[in-house]
Amino acid sequence: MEFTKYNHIKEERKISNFWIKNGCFKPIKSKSNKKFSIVIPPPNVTGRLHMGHALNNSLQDVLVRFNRMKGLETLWQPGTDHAGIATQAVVENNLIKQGIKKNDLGREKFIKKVWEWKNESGGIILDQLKKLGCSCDWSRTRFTMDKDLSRAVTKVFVDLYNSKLIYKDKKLVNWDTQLQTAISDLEVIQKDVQSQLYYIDYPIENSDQKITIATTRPETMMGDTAVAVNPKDERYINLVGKNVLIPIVNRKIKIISDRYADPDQGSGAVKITPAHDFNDYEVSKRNKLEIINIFEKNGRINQNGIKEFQGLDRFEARKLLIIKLKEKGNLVKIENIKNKVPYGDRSNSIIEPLLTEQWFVDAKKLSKKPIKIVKDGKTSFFPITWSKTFFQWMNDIEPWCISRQIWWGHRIPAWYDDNGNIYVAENQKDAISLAKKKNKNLKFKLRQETDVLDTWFSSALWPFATLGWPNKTKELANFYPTSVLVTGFDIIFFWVARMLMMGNYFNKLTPFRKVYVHALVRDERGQKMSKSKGNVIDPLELINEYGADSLRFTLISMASPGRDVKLSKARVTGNRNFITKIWSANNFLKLNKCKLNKKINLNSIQLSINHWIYSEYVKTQRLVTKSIENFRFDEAAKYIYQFVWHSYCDWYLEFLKPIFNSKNKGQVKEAKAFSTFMMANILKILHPFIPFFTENLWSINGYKKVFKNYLISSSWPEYKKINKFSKKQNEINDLIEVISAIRSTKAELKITPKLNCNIFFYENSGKLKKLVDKNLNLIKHVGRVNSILKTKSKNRNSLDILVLKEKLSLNFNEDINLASQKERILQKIDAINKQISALNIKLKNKAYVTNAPKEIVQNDKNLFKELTIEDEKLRSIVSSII
RNA sequence: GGGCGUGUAGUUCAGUGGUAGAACGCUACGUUGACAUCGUAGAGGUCAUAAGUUCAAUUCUUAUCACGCCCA
Repeated sequence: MEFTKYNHIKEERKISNFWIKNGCFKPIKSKSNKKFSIVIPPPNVTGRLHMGHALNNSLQDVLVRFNRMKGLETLWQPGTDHAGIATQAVVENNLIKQGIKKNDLGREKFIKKVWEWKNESGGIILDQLKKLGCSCDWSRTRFTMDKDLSRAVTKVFVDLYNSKLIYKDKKLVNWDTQLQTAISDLEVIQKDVQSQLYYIDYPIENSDQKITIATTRPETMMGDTAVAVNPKDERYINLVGKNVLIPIVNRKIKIISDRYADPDQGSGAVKITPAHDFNDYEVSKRNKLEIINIFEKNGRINQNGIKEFQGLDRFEARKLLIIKLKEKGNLVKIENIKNKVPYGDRSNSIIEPLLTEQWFVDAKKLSKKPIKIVKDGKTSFFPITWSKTFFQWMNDIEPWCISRQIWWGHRIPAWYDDNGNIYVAENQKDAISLAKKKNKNLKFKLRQETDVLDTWFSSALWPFATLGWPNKTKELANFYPTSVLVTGFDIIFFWVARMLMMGNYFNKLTPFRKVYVHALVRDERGQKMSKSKGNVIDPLELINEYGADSLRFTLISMASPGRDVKLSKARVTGNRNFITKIWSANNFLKLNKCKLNKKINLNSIQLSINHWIYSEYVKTQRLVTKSIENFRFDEAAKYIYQFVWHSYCDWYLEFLKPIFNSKNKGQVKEAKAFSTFMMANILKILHPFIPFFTENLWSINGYKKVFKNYLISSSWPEYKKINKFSKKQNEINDLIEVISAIRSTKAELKITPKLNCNIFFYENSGKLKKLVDKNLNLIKHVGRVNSILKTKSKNRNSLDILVLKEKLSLNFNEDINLASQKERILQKIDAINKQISALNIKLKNKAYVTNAPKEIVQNDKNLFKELTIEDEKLRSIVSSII
């Protein structure tokens, strides 16, 4: 009988549609009234599935399918975020290709274009998640720019403003000169770069003296308003208070004393440019210095700069200035150094600190409650160590700059009148009535703020906004707080912390009880995957090649806490082989016409191997359940793999063969039914890991008839241990040991496995003899034994071995190499004696015997005894070898 | 500079105060009616280094070294 190979690709597509069509992903009311909910970390609407997503969502799907099968009312809430800057850039670039400029189009028309783009090609990633098998309730898919979510954003903004937790302020912010918007400090990446440190002489007024300052950014000299030296720096102490002349710029500034100047850095004297450096800005506040901004919003020199520099880009200005300084003789030296330079995470251009008016969230105040919540364990991190990272950031959190000077996003609900008064309201009408209260004869129109909000602002509301907040919806009552958040550590600050702030403020409830933090997916050498390195493995490619199940199982089994996932194709291949193994085991059942017609009555089961496989299954099922509950997905996968391959396939199916070939109809019938029953239960515990394959097999095998459900909707196995069965568990384990011993002896003797042997027992009443007698049929076929000898033959072709602490004689029909076997046994005796003498020393040590726990000492004593007996028996075997 | 993490078989990783485990790879043999995407057997480890605590340390503590990440 020929079997077709399993075609992952074809089957997966079929199953996916089937689940969705049958509404299998929707929450179903449970008898216990227990709920389980997860909100997806919303992928960027411009995004494509990468390995990080694949891992993140595979893990969530395990939890979701597991809890669904456990009978909880389960919701996995999907959706995407609008990714303000990224999406605007995508659409802007598309327009440029058509020769259209954003500014020619104007704001309203441009936003229309963005929506058109979104409706046509946004959210491709959601389809990719379906390919991965994610069982989200797709009918509830949300988008951060949806009307209801936008309403939540507006309400949150207004409430926070009215509570003075949002304010407008003129401050130094991180300015992206390329995108021409402010960004938050989290979106700035400090990169190590090679730079030049320029030493420049500033002449001191009314003297021949000069003071040398060191700077990496000479062009900002045009905005200098002081030179600072450390109060403890004796080199400069008598210069404090004197004036210096900025070279080329020819403006007079004071030498001040401030602790910020580090005597060990550069020359020890530092120029202060408050408008273009965060540290200098602080110095200026302490010393009441003037602030001079020399840059336009695109990073070019403005009218505050020297005339001939105006309009020059900041880096061109630097070059030119250095030439001029050299000419004038003010440039002392140039040093090559390594330093950190801030880059924008979206534009990858150098960030410019710029003094602008922006909107801020008072994160400090909002952080108080989340800190307490996590401290009290109302929301807990797993692995727990991430809470340290969380506290560290939360404890010295800075105001969060939430305004962005772009078009795509939630427009800030603030209106201005001509006098510069601000009215914050949920809509223009409310803003007008606010304005009218202030000014009864309001005659002019209000202008709405042009800035939009940081995308993360709306993402922070995701756990409750997607459930319908601010309306009091059924979903909110049912599924908030959510059970667990599954996310990568890289967005703990961006997202997790901010959701905790918003959730705890607006709902008085923490948004999720647990945060499972997983690691990064790296390439097989442990390098971060990146396009520039060219080491990116595309999950969709792997899905096409090996199937989503193989990819999922690989990622899940490698997700151990606190460790990165180093992915290689070899791993995926290995797990694809695992699935093929199950497929082929199932074919074996089919070949033998194994069918499950009705539920199994466990009490009627009589075969030892069935008792054994059942007990092994119960053990596995418990371990798997516990592991998933403890977020140990790696362990869960390992336990299943072990059980399926090594218990079910390697031994159980092998033991079934002699039974299937026997004439005992009762046994055959039981074996056929029970092996199928076990297969069904294997599919159950495997379902959260490899959902497509298991559901497919479930349907092919017709298990639906017996279990009255699709696999996805079936119940998680919770079989109880049966003591009567557990005894058989040991019996079969012993049998396995005997067979293994015979096999390895054969291999050591270089005897082909085909050649069967005869066996002889020294102890007729021994455990070994009884065991073999009881399972004669099994040991004969699986162990390849011909018959049990009544008398011991003393030929050159017989050999004694030690198994289950008893001597067993193996007899072959051809000469065997006893000399090499003797050598081998002598080595074993040697090893045992080393162990015996070590134990002896240990047991003679009084301190050990008195201090160590009794069981440990007893164990050692037992071991000592056993080893001594083993030693004795092995010696007698050796001496019997001629 | 501050903080966090990691170092266990050739590789990737589990694990434990008291005989070191798995997967993949490797070696030998094997095509027996589920499976060569396979089977059987096997080799392979001073648990980074040093000191300390302990009857006992791969495990706990400290230091060192190496690597990685975050923050400034």
